[in-house]
Amino acid sequence: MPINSFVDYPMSWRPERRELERPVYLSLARMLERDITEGFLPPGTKLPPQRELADFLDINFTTVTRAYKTCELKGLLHAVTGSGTFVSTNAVRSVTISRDRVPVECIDFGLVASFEQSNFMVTEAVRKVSARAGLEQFLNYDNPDGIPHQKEAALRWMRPLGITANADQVAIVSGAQNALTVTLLALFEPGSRIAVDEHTYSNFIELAKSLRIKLIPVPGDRSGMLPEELEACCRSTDVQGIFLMPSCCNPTAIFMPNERRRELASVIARHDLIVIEDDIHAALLQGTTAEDGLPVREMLPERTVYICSTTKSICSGIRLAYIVFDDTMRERMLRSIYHVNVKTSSLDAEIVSELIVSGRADDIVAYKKSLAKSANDLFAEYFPQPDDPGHPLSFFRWLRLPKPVHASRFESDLLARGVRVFHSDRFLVGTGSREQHLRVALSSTGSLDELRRGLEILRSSL
Amino acid sequence: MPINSFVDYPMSWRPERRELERPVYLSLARMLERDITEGFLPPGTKLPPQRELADFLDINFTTVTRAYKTCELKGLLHAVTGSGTFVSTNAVRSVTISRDRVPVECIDFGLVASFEQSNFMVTEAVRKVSARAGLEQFLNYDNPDGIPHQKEAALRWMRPLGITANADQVAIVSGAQNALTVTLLALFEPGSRIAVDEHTYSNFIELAKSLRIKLIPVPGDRSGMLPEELEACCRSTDVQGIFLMPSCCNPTAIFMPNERRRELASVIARHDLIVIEDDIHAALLQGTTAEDGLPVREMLPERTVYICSTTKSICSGIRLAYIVFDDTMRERMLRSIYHVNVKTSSLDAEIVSELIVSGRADDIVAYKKSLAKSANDLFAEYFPQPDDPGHPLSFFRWLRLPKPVHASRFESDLLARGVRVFHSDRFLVGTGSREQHLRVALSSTGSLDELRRGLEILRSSL
DNA sequence: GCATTTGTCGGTATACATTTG
DNA sequence: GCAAATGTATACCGACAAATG
Repeated sequence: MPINSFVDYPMSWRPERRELERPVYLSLARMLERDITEGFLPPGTKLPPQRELADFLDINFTTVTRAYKTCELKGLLHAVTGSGTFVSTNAVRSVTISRDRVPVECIDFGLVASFEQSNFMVTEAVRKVSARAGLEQFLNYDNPDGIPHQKEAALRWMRPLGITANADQVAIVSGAQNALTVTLLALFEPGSRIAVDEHTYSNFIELAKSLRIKLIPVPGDRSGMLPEELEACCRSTDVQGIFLMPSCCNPTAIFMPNERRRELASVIARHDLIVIEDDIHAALLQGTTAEDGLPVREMLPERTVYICSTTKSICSGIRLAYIVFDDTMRERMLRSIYHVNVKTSSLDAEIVSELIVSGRADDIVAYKKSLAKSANDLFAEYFPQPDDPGHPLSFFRWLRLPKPVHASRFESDLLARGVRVFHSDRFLVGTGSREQHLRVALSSTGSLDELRRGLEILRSSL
Repeated sequence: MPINSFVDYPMSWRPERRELERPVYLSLARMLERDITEGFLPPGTKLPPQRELADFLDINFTTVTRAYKTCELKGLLHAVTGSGTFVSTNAVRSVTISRDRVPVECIDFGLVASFEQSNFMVTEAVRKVSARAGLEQFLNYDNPDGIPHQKEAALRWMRPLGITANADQVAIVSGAQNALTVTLLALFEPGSRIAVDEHTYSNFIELAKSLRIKLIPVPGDRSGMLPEELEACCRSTDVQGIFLMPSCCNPTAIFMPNERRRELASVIARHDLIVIEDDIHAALLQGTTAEDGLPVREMLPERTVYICSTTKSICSGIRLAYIVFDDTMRERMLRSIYHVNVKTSSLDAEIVSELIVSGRADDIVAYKKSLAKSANDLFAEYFPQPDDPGHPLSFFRWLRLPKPVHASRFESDLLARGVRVFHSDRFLVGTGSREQHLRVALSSTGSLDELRRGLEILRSSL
């Protein structure tokens, strides 16, 4: 029998005792999931403590633990020892970002594309490659991790970014997201924990969710994640890895100074973490800041998986990324590549290699940089943010909202006015931070004029 | 204190009591994993019953359960209620099959390639596509699940195979293995169970292992999986899905008659399973048996994910597969595609579409069929198996071994003689069956002559 | 800075289902 | 067909750790 009467106590969730069936923990989890998805328990709601709910339902409190845990692994909840259990911000909807089913007529500040205006140069490379003799070497099962000369091109591409590696430490996969999937499957297991920025790449959040890998948000400042916070986080729980985008964090655009990278590296080494370093924007930012970013991979080569996608810097439709890893990870990484992809199209890899070797890729990067410059300048006209810590050439900006808004309603209101943009909640790991932002992609509009029209609408909406 | 003295009893595994640390179940699992990988516990060994080992170690028997379960999810063990717990056949080594690091000089009967001799026709299509105007539509982020006209080509390709679907029920991904990854991630969770043939596609086994999805072997006869066995299996445990390759099961080459498909479908519907139907060989087998296979997807459209890869039938290097699913799965499948791939190269999709629409794909299939016919005829000369239940045009044969051999030693002996071939144990789910086989791929040798030389070596080795 | 609140983890108890002989 | 052997599932207990005030 319950000891207390709960009639007078307010309890944020009061499931029907009679609805409980055996197994209790499963039916409880089902009820909870239902009440969250149906909106009875809005995001941020603090659920009753395990012991209190258990008492109310007259069951053991660890049975509630189990029900909560089931929902937590689905990403519906977020629990903190000492504070309580809360409904996740992104519990109800998926935050997956894609260009699937966007209204045709909208101005897209949502998905971060890559200034597709430069694709005519890629077309040339496609024609050049396909005119060659010996095309058939690209049409078979051989070289699942890349043809040797393609890996050479990869190394050549990454050398200016500060990567020193040999051909056995590189593999070719199908874009950064694919690289993340491969890496998570190769080196982590369900239940593993990975430290991330409080706001991080939303598709990584979703991927981790589906692999049942737990992301632990670590606070940061204007230079990125805070080493002492990472230290605290590693002390408190068993963390196996860390995900970083030091050159330009998506969504905050923060460029992490080398000093900060070194401090983090020392914490990482001390706690034996595996680093996933996503350097997707590196090539686009080289030579534009006071110092060029030194990859964390070079500080910790034996524990880092470095991902260098060419989809942002060269061409988004030719799905390609290079992964650099240590010899000790090679076996696991190659096997994982095989399980997820078998191989990446050698034809696609060849097109990118051709662009790199011919030097045309550098032209593309230079062109995209100039487009990024113009777009950022225009953005600054509309939204001057003098203290913006983001990288000046970023393909997206992190715009602080003057007053709190309802995230998904705000997004859909703007969409109704013809602009797609994403609220910071989409990128949030766990429960809320005080400040709200918008991520405004500048690289998906076809022209400066379209960008201007979009910014106009955006400004008038704030 | 243990009640019995175990000094006289033979117990297959006697871990050191003193080595146990807390948490007990984890250190026990580690010791078990170590003793398996180091070969002290060879495949097939029956481990001590949970209660007996617990008594020996003076711990609760469910703690042993947990240690065993940990290893089981890693694919090291295989437990059957009533019978006991056994070390898996493929516990130690990975059975992943790839063309990575095969000795250059060997005759490959291992990996099932796809008679790459027809690739000159694909080269033509590459050139044709790249010469077209408007190539840039293939170089951006749009249409992550396929451009509409490419999906039309997909439907056109699958219509002769018996598939009726609409464009919203199709998506384009990067080959069958990639389709399997996407599907498992979209529709299953760690701990889910999927029924499979006792011998099944080894890369599917490895993928399931890495996703912690449990495969339940279901016995079959010469027509494939037995409905009554599936029924029994579903009754006994909570099974969520079933994986089938009805047109030509890899590795057994069994073609499942429509009658059997219908019987299985009724069991599947009764137990509410999700079907993953891998029809990778369908196009290559049409019109060669008394009746054409009717896809299970057509019998159970609302619960089937149908995978039709073009890597075997058209070209292996252009990584492409079509997935057909029900409207109710659409959201989850698209999201999963986005998480794993973002998108599949539209250029690659276009090349295959071009081959399909121009009719050239049919020529390729016809050519591959003729090559398969010759190869199978040659194989029959060397290894007449009058009662072979396999499909006559299969790209690989399931060769019964006259006497038992040591699986991995046999493989490496043959490799030393210049032939790579795989023993049936690689394809085995759980623990052993009585009969041993070899899977002999006929589609990876460059010529009939090379095939003949390989078969010669193989015959002399048996 | 310590007590309280709250979540986490590992081990245990019990009921049950299946296989085997 | 029944009893014994054996694995599975779920609830519960207690020690512990982190956050809060």
